[in-house]
Parts: sequence; C-alpha cells; structure tokens
Amino acid sequence: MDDKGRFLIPSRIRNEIEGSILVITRAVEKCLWIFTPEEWEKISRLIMGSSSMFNSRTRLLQRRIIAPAQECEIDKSGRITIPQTLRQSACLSSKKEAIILGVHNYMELWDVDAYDNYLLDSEDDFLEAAEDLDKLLREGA
Amino acid sequence: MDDKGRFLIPSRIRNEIEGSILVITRAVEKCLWIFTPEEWEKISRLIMGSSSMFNSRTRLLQRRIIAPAQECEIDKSGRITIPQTLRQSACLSSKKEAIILGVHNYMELWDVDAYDNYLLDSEDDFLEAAEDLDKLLREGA
DNA sequence: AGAGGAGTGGGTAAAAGTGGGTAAAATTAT
DNA sequence: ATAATTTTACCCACTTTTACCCACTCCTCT
Repeated sequence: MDDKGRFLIPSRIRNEIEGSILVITRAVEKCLWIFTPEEWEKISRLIMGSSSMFNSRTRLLQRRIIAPAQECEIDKSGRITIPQTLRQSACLSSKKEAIILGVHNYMELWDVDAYDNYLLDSEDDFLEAAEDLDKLLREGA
Repeated sequence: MDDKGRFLIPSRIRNEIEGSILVITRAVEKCLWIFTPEEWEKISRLIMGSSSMFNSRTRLLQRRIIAPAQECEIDKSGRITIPQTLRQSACLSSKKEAIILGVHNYMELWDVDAYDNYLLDSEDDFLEAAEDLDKLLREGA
C-alpha cells in the first residue's frame, strides 16, 4: 500500500486475471473483497435474488455488500487505487503493509494487523474445521 | 535450505515425483505442505466444495490453506525455491537446516527447531494415538 | 581410479516491485 | 468565467527479487 492509496497486485495473482477492471467491495469481516466483473455479477445476482427488497435481511446484505461496491482499474504497473471510503471501512492506511489473499474466484485485502488478529482469534476454530475436513474426507472415500 | 531460500528435495523422494511442478502451502501446524498438482487439486476441491464463501468456516479454511498456496517448479538440480511469505509462515530461515517428511501423497517441510518442539509437545498425544491404533487393529482383526 | 549421480554455491539476465515527477482533470475560490 | 489548488492518472527510472544456468565438490559404485 503506497502513500497514494495504491496497492500492487502480486504478479502471480495478476496473471490469472484477464481484463483490467476489478470490482471492490466490503467483505463480511473487516477486509475488502475483490472480484472480476464476471464474478461480481454472479455474487450480486445471488444476493439480490435471495429475496426481495421488502425483506429486511436482504436490504441489510445489499447495504453492506452491494452498495459499497466500486469498479476500479488496474494501472500499467499492475496496481489498483483503492477508493478512500473502502480503505477506511477495512482500516487500510496508506503507507502500511497490507495482505492479499487469492482464493480462486476472488481476492481479499486485509490490513496486516487486522489479519494477524483475525488469525489469532480464529486459531481454535481453524483446528476444529481442519478436524471436520478429516471426517468429510473419510465419508467421501 | 540455502541462502536463496531454495530447498533440495532428497533424491529418494524426488524420484517418486513425476513432473516438476509442486504446490506448496501452509499446513495446520507451523510447517509447510507440499503436494503434486493432482493431490492439491483434490484437497482444494474438498475445501472449496465444503461450502460457499458466505460460510465463515469455509472462509477460514480458504484463508489458511487455499490462499497461501503457490505453484513452484523444481529446478535442474532438484531444488525448489520456497516463496518468502511461505518461508516466514513456517519460520524457515535461509541458511538453516530444515526437515522434510515424505508421507505417501504429500510432504511436510519443517524448521528443525519447530519440529523438535513439536515432537516434544506432542509426545503424550502420540502415545495415546498409538494405543488407539492398537484398538483399531484388534477390532479390525 | 574413473564415471556418474547427488548436492552446493554462485553469476547473470529478466521480471517484478517501488517511488516519484509531471500532466491532465476536477474542484474550489476569486 | 478564469485562475489557483488539489486530486487523479499516467509514465518513467531505479531497485530488488526471482529464474535460469553453469561450474564445482563429494560420495558411491564399478
């Protein structure tokens, strides 16, 4: 994260992306989700389609996830400028290190400290979840 | 582990691998897991398929296991360069000894000290697990 | 002893990443 | 409406990292 609020997408991730436009929005946790326009289309349809605007939960999801979304372009050096409002909502400050996570069809962008805290807090859950995978694997086999 | 962060795969293990590409990621404990692309495909499918991105456990597993994964190539001398981020997450320092464990369908890479500590800490669990194995064997027979 | 595989170290060129300067655009003030 | 200031985008130059290749040593087996 440089002092202009730009973030360099590591080449190993960037090379997987075709096109130079990405959609950035608030995630469930204190971080940002970054999608390709196509993936975003899917996700937003999924949320919008889950119920009508007269359902309070749907409205909540729309406000938290759909409304903050913004299209951003990757510049010629492979960086994207994260809009200020989104930076704030994920506690991303310029000039500070950020963590990017690539997960097949989307990315997550975290403030380092927020991410470290998350990992610490979720350690027990993680161990449990891993044990559950074991069950899943054995059932599948 | 040399000072460039490369790790030589012992020939006895290397000869079992067909192809020169491996997938390295964070393991459950403080070490790295190394898979063939085929094995990795299985594992990542298992995790990705276990639920959607709107499930907090799935996200946790994705963040801890899927996101850190990187493809690496074995060089002509039989070494792989361990990406810096992964080296850090397993406390592997260059110029220091590392332990590799070959376990049929995957490998584990440990920092020597971390591995020693793990063995000490897990001694009781190990003895228990061995007892349980005994039960399992007698039931099966 | 010599050949061949295994392991080690390092040099070089290309790619990736970083920072900053300048021009264009937008906003604000006069 | 125009000038001034801020913001944004774009480009270029520099630094760091990575990938690739080659040379050497050591050990083992013939």
